[in-house]
Amino acid sequence: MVEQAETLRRTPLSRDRVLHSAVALADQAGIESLSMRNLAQELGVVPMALYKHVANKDELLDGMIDVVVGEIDPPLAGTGWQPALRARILSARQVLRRHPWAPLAIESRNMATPAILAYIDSTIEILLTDGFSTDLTHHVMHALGSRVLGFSQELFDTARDAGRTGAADPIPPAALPPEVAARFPHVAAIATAAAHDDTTVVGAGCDDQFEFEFALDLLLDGIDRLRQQGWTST
Amino acid sequence: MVEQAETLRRTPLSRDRVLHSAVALADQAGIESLSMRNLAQELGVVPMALYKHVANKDELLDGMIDVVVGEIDPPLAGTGWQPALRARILSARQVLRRHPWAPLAIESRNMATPAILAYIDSTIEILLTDGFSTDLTHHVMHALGSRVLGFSQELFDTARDAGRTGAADPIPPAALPPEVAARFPHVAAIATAAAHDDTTVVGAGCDDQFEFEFALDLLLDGIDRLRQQGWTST
DNA sequence: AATCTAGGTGTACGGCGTACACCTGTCAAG
DNA sequence: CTTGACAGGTGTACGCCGTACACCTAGATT
Repeated sequence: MVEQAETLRRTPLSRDRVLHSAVALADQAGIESLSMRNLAQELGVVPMALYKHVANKDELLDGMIDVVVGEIDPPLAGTGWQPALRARILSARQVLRRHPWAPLAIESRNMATPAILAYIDSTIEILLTDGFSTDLTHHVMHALGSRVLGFSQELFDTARDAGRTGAADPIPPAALPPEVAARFPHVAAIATAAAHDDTTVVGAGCDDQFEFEFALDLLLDGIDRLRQQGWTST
Repeated sequence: MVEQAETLRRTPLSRDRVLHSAVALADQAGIESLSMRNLAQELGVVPMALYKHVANKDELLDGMIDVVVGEIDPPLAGTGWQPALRARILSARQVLRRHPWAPLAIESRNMATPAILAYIDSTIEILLTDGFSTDLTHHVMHALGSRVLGFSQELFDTARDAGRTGAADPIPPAALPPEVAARFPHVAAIATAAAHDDTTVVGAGCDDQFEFEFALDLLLDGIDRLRQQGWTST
């Protein structure tokens, strides 16, 4: 009976189970507490067991990224490039908001995983099939940069430390303390201007989603203008 | 004589020396080999000595970021907002190209250091003093995102692993291997189109600086258009 | 029945950040 | 001239990390 319990104590572990557990752990506890040891414990297994399914921690991270990128919706068909691209990027953004650790993980792994390449490939396809030149498409991809994956690195990123200590954190986004407001008057001007909107608390008065779409549309409009004037070379 | 050698063996260490040594080490050997132990060795000192000058490694990183941000040129005076902003951002970019580890470090430290706040403050000032509303300024800062600090996170970042193994690395940027070109035809189309420019080797045919300025100007032009049409609300 | 093998285990190593007790040279106050 | 405080460098030790490597074991294959 001990043998039975040991024998069928778990669905037997697999690369997929490892990857999804890792994603869940990073979502809940923050990426900085994702260690091979913690992950193994979560799975009721000894740390070295993981190495039968992923080569090492870097490959684990790559796998986690692929899981996340795989959650992004496929492109819309039958619309123009602009709605299709816009919808796709906003879908990517929604996905990444569920996995706040992902942007940093993606950026730090400095080469594209197959899933990211596939995502980029199908994104490029949106443009090419709507008549963009390869040159313009290339520049457009650079212009969008990481926004194409749903994130822009905000200098004040509130989402990054989601998870971690649980919801008990008593600190609201900390409407800048008076001494910094004094030293940096223009930052303060912007912050307080944003704060007296209708949003909940004083410090948080900045609608991330709105800002993201604002910047995205600014780019998309500029791109459309280039295209309509038959963009050629520099 | 041993005593003398020991007594004046080094300029006596200071927060500044620690910080600048750390930056130099990260520049040369890559951020991943910047450990308290390595840094101490570089300075001819025992690891714990560093803690008399920086509270811990996180604070060390913050200090390094401040060193880097401090290298960015101050804003141009007497020009319009657009040349001033453009020049500043390109200066920031130049600085960050000397310190390839910095973008990731900045992004991972999720809160602004005083130097970054000062930089942002004076950048906002450029816009406000040229008549931008606080609202538009706010959105503009979000639209620029990290580009305001001179970097956009490219999905294929070649600059990130500068330093590290020295210049002995025999691998050129690896003009995508045929099997990935087959699986991702649109990526391949873009890449090969870029490759037959006049640039050195086949794989590297993508001018980062041009792409950065292209995207930057796309944004700046869009912003200018908003401003000239007296941008009000959503 | 013998063997192979996929997959979980246990031990151990070197590196990391850093807490904490300690020493030592300098310099000001008595 | 002594004394004692203190700034700053030292040494040891702890707990965490990733992971190499040898081992075991249950089921499938021959």
